[in-house]
Amino acid sequence: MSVTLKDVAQAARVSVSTASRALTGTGLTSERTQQRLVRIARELGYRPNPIARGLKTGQSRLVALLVHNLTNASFQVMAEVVQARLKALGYQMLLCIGGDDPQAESDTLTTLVDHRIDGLIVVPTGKNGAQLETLSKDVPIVCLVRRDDATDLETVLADDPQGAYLGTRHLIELGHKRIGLIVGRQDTTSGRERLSGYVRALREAGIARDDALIHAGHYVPETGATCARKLLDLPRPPSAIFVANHEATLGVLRVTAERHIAIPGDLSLLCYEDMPWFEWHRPAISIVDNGARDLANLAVDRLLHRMDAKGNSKGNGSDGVREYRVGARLIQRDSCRRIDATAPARSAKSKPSSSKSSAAKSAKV
Amino acid sequence: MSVTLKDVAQAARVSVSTASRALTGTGLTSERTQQRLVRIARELGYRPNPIARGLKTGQSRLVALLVHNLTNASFQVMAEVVQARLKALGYQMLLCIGGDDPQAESDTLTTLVDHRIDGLIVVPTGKNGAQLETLSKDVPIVCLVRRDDATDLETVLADDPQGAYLGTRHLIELGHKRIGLIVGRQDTTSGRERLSGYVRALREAGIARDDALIHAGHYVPETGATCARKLLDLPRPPSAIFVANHEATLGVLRVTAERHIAIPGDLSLLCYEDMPWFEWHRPAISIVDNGARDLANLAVDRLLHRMDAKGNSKGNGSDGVREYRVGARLIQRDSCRRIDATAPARSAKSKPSSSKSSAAKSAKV
DNA sequence: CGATAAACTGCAAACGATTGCAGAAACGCT
DNA sequence: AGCGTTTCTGCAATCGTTTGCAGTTTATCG
Repeated sequence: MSVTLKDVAQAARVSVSTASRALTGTGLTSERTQQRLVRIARELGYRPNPIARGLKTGQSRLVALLVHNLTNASFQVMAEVVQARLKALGYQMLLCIGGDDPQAESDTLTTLVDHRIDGLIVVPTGKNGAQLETLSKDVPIVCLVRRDDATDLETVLADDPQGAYLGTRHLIELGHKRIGLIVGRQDTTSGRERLSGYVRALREAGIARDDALIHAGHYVPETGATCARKLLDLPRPPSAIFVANHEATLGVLRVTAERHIAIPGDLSLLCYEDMPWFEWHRPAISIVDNGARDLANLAVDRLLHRMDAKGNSKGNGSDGVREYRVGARLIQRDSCRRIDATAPARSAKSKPSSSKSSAAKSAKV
Repeated sequence: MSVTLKDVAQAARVSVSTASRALTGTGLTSERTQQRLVRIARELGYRPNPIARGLKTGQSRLVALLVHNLTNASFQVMAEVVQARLKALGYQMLLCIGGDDPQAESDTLTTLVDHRIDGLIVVPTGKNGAQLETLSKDVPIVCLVRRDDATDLETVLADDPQGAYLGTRHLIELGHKRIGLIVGRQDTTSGRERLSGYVRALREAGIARDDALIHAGHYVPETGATCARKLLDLPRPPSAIFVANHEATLGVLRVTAERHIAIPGDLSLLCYEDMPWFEWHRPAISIVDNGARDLANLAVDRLLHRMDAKGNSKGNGSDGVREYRVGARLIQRDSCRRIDATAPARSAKSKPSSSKSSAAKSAKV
């Protein structure tokens, strides 16, 4: 069907081995034959068969990315980044969607190693630690966004404590004292970490923590709506809400719209993680950017490093670092306003600077 | 490293060939040995090596999906659908992102066939017709969402003329006479088709076409904003806008928010294609659903059909149909209101029924 | 019980590359 | 010219499967 190495060799009147060596550049050929073969190969339109090569070398030029879904904006940009980076290096990306389901994750993992992937970037569910640990003996693995506590795998994480801290502090600096928090479930690392950042900012500012202002729940719009209602129904409702759980933002916005609560006039709103439409929304929504792009890039860097190390069989490529944290940053848009420390003003509108603050990156832990 | 067929055969004291036949179920083994081998294979944790198998059989159990990006909500759901369907059949999905760039598309296509993919679903840029045509001799291909006019490839399309017609008619039925249209560039099929649907609905209702109400542009928010401004600045602005270009919706919403134009009070708004947040937006945005899910499913059906036909070498699997159209449907939410035929009322609010209308599916052309 | 057909099984050759080893050619040197 | 190096080249094995062919067992029947 297609041109094989044999064809090239025949056309050049050399043996397949010579052809192979000339084309892969495994230096043991004379300059002349080398060039001649390259030319002939091009003329014939020879393309090496990765499958055959893979059988012999045990590599596939395939790298897998396993995420939970594609509706999450962060995963989208990660997928795009990973794909672009890998492609430039001649790898193909196998994108798998696990739906945050341990069973699906486990199944996918086995098929992936069956296919002899050369590397894996995974957002772990956290329930297949043992399996991941085993696989990591065969193929380089980097965890992304979530840590699987049952493993020692190298992990690239967002700096959630810092992000939440940054966001909360921002609101405090704007004069807010009662800041509602809608956060992820407390049995997830990110949920806990974001809460801790919030708490720290409060503490530093000498503001007492009020548990009535803190609500945790799943990463879905419904949660946002429910929590927002609870917060707004409080005898002393918050002057700002920090939605540290980005799918929940939708729910919050709906409730504020229903109740005709003006943002940022009546309520300041700050969200975690960006969505493409946030900056088009009126008011444009200020966010804490978790740095999805940076996360993906770093994960790829680390994976390549490990793959490289494996190829040269110099250790497992671990540089002794288990965990990388990618700094979050605040992007101020128009949904938070400065409030008067004394009276709950209603008309003044803050003049937002939409400058993007600089990124603090990759602090090792 | 891992358990091979040889290991299994040895453990069972049979030859590799017998083992192979027993495990692949190529019937020529006795019931007894068959079961024995299956058992032993399981005990040993044998997993066939798809690479080795692929080398021999020329198949890879890999199916590629090539889309433009992942920020487009339709592509997201398509990717998810395709992945889910394929996985259930034991295929892995190779997701490629071409960015609507002909060069990238071309490169990707060659690497994909290098990898001996078993099938391909592609949203073509339209510039690599010849290449696609050639490839289709080797691997089953189905085009999705866009048609590449330089080819004869089987194509699964949204029924854009019908969708636009449906949407426009809906607005007309609500009493609108001046309906603004923001549509895609007229050098794309979808752009043209949507315009034609709009025009037809107008014609049927006996409403004269007014070109001042029709604006075309790229699929980006900026376009939406610019066009919306032009429409609203008209001496006799429209009472409804149909945004037949879903990224543009963001821009339109921004402009209406800036100008404090109430939806649907002052202006009815209808969009093409869904976004996850549309139903959470206040007002929830009515849409014409292009049926991304159905499109993806149908594309997979057709691809499988062709792959199957190829496997059994009964023709190319073409059923004589070149083009499939997946019906669009209207999803009414809260962004369109009935207006009084006589006066441009301002306070009355329509009582929206959020019932989802039934789907009209898959009309052959 | 023996012949014949049917049902299994094993040998060995693929698939398309890579690679260790040994033989051949080219080169420099005395 | 002869010898030792060095540089190229080719043979053949290998990766883990599948599969045509031939050989072997088992079953069936007269």
